[in-house]
Amino acid sequence: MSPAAARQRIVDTAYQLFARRGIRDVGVNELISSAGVAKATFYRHFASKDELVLAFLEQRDRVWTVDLIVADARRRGSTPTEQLLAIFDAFGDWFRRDDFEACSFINILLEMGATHPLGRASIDYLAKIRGHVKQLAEEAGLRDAEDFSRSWHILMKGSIISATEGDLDASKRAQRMARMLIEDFRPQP
Amino acid sequence: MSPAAARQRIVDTAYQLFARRGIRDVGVNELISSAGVAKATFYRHFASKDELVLAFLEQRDRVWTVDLIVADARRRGSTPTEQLLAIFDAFGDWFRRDDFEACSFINILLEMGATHPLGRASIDYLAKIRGHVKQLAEEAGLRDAEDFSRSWHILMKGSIISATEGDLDASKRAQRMARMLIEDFRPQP
DNA sequence: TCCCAGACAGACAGGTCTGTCTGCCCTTTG
DNA sequence: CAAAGGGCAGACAGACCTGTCTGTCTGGGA
Repeated sequence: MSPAAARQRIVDTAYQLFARRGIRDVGVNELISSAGVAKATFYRHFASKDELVLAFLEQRDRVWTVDLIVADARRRGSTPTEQLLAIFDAFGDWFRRDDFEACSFINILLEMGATHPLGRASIDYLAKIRGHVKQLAEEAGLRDAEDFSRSWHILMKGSIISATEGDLDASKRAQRMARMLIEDFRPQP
Repeated sequence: MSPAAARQRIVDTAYQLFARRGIRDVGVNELISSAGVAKATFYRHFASKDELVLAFLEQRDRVWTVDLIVADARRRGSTPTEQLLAIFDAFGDWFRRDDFEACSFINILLEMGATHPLGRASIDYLAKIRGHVKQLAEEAGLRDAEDFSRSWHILMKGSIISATEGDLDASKRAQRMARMLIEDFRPQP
């Protein structure tokens, strides 16, 4: 068994457990038991549980933000404006998955607090999400892309919380407001 | 010292600690120490920590939802439409308070999960907030007050998360979208 | 064949958590 | 005045947490 295999198994298991149940609810003992890894092996690869959480956040950014949402939205739409709106189509599918687990960056931000290192890291990854939106807004030729992306992000985060409460149509409501927001940010002649 | 005084001291202390730091981060020992109450006294008044959390949520609904937001918004505006929009003026002031602690209902929902009794209770209190919005929407003569309140709530929750990230102008962004939402829900002639 | 890095298993330390229980003191009431 | 009830302080049980450390086993290269 290769030395890198154990590490990857740890991160993959952490992804499953942390995304669904948060950080504090998952102990190191349960984690290594699920991963089939010895405790010494775990601490050979990670100095602490928090370092594993940082690795999880990075993986979450790759797997969820980039692959599941941004790339998917770009595939769905043929113009930048359509691609922006397609984010909420991707949300609609995501909300209905039986393993829907809300946004780990928001979860950890609220669970650990904005001043905790993990909370601050989550804030950084949320800013990365806004960066993707800003990029699309610029491609769509909207004005004030930074302002636009912050408003847009409010719709994304609010709809995720609503979906967590059980409103599976939150993506449609957000998309309707998103359409109005795009009109509002179209460059004036 | 009256028997009810100890109970109120416990709930008041819980409000301060739970609102700012969440549930799991505050232990019973710290709580009773802060309240100046014996552990036996605590467990005479509450069967468990979770029962105290339920009492906290109820107090949070009274103090925060009703007094700090809804009643304040009603005072600020003279028409139902103005009162709706004034919610985000109240949010603007609230976001800037040095003891800003986000929305406890969202925090606990995400911290405990939607299936946990405390998560379900939080969902109920979030629904009560939508009830206030729905009431104002009906007074304003908007159509589809239930749909409207769900969309409106997305703006409220999203802006709270953004404020937690540090965007103090999130209330203004949300208010701008809220204005468009009201126009969208005006009854068609 | 031998060696050794790295995996696994799990005991252990030191601290935390919730919740129970024993004392002691004060105040109120009969 | 005495009894009783409630408050305070804190020990304690049992479970859990993170992180350290001691062993044992296995597979690949010299």
